[in-house]
Amino acid sequence: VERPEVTRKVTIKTIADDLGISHMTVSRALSGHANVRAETRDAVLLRARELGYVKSAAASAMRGDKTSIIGMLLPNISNEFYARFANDVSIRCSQRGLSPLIHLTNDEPQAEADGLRRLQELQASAVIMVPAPRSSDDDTNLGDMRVVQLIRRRPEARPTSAVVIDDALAIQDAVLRLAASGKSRIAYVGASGFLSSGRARLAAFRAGLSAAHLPEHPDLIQTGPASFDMGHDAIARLLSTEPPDALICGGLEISNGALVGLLEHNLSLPEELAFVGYGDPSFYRWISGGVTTISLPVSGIAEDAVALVADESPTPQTRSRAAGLKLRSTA
Amino acid sequence: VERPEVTRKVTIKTIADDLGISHMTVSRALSGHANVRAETRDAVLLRARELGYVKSAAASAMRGDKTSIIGMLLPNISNEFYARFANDVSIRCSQRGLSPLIHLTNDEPQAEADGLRRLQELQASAVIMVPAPRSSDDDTNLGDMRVVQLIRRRPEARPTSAVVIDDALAIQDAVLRLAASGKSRIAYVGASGFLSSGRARLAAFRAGLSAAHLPEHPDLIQTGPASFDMGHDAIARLLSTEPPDALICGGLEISNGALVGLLEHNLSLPEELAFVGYGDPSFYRWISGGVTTISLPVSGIAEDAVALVADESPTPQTRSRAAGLKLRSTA
DNA sequence: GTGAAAGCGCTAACAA
DNA sequence: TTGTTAGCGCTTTCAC
Repeated sequence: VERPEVTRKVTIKTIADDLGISHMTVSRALSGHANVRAETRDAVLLRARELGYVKSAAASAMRGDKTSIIGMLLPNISNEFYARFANDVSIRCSQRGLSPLIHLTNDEPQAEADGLRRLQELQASAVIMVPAPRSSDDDTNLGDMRVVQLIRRRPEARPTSAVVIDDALAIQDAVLRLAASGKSRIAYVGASGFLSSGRARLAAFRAGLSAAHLPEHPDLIQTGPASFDMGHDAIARLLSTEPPDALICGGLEISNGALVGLLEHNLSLPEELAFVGYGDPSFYRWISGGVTTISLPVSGIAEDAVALVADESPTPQTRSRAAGLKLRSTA
Repeated sequence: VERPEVTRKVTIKTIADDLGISHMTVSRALSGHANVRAETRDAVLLRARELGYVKSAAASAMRGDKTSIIGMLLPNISNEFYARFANDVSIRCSQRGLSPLIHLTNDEPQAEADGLRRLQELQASAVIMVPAPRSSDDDTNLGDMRVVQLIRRRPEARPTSAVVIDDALAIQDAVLRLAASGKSRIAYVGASGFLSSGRARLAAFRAGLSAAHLPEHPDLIQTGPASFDMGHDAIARLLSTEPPDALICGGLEISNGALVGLLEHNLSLPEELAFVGYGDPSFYRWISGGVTTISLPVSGIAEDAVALVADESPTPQTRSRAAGLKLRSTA
């Protein structure tokens, strides 16, 4: 196999000229069209390989073909949940010949709008996105991109596909188990009602309380921004007065923050306080003998997201994946 | 602001026709060219915004302009080190108007080759890659993509830029500190010599031993694949005979595996065994009162990588970032 | 079975 | 200041 030197870019014309035929024949040969003499086709294929021909995606895109680009708009990928999601999506995209483009939003509407715009410039064929809490006023023109919303949903002009996590049952289950084991002062630390997902989780917690015939202690319910610090600080607040005997978290970062706060206070789990985290980063298995948590079906969510992205049907679909209560030793 | 209905794609011609001018004038106006009457320019800009015009990256690419696409070829992004790296790179790319495209290789040459090929199709302007251990025979044609190799380097036909981690000093430092605190049976668990990075770390460990005037115990040096399981199993092997009094890890996943193995054996760190991990995932801070570890300058590496990618100079450069010994309580 | 022409969206180069 | 032409790489359509 020869190697062209600092040559110009190899196109079908290069090959055509090289072989003394029309570039059209080369095109047909390369795209496996029927009407090409086997002999010609083989010569083309061979020469293409020799010259290191690579088809130009730009040219295809300009002709109107869908690109292989799939946008992934996520708040971040340092959080293990999103990292694993992006990891899974990437693998599945590769298998389907799709190319995932990452754009981090940090949950900011402006960053989201920027990302969407860039994806349109690149003619991305679809975007998988966790919608930022509040959209910029002028809801971005999505062009003809297929959209799959993740986790949260935004009421949209045009309906889009979505993959949501159904964690209500798992949360209620957690409350009921805690209650069954004799806990009566069950606290909740989660995201504020600002996010739809935050509202839903709190509602599930309350439903669990009521199903367990437990009274609601307003001071045991802490909500705020979905951040590590919020969870961390909430612990201090919770422990400053009459402390709870159990705690359920309703947010990824919040859960980490709360857990660390508890560790810092040297509380022994579950003796002094039963703990149920949210999300299942790998280290939960190794901390405090294993942290009981509401585990999210990352892989299934990624599977659904990519399936919806690759789906050809024009009608938006919604898929739901159930979270589970992963029992370990802290509750 | 009006909103076009199910209209055709908006191009400069759409705007031109709409305004009764030439599409060339529109082009000039939109790209801020000088020779346009202010009045005309404003009209164009306004109409473009109204119609939701988005410039076609495909058309630009076809004209030979560099695309905004930057490839990121990484083994995975579920490992926190790579996840944080990808996170940082993404942010920095956004700031510079670049679009990072992810392709996971799982350290497999074939996956790497596939990724590179796809990036060429898309005319990516550059690629940041952790080279897979062994290249496929036909070293892939990189076209005119700028290449930045990460962590590992592969001897290449054409030299490329690179960002490497200099962890030798940190590793030697770890050995010396351990020795100074009275440890004499210091074990090492790391990647096999298959990877250049593996070889370098082991060499650094040995250099440390020799600098500390400590003999080398071959049975205390465990090398193998850079996996969680390897680290985990190495612990079992190490503890089965005369155990070490200290352990230094030489790999991200290996370190996690070893740490978990130690935890499972209920060894109290550092009393029964001093532990120095490799890499600094967030939970190291919270496990066993804080895990002493060789911390990698993720953010700096990302900074360098993006700087090299955006660098216009034609001569490849190598940047080195020093790892540090993060002292916490396990050593 | 093969080729010539046209056009996707854009801009450099030239013309007016 | 504005317009016309041509061409980037590819495939569809229509000729041969």
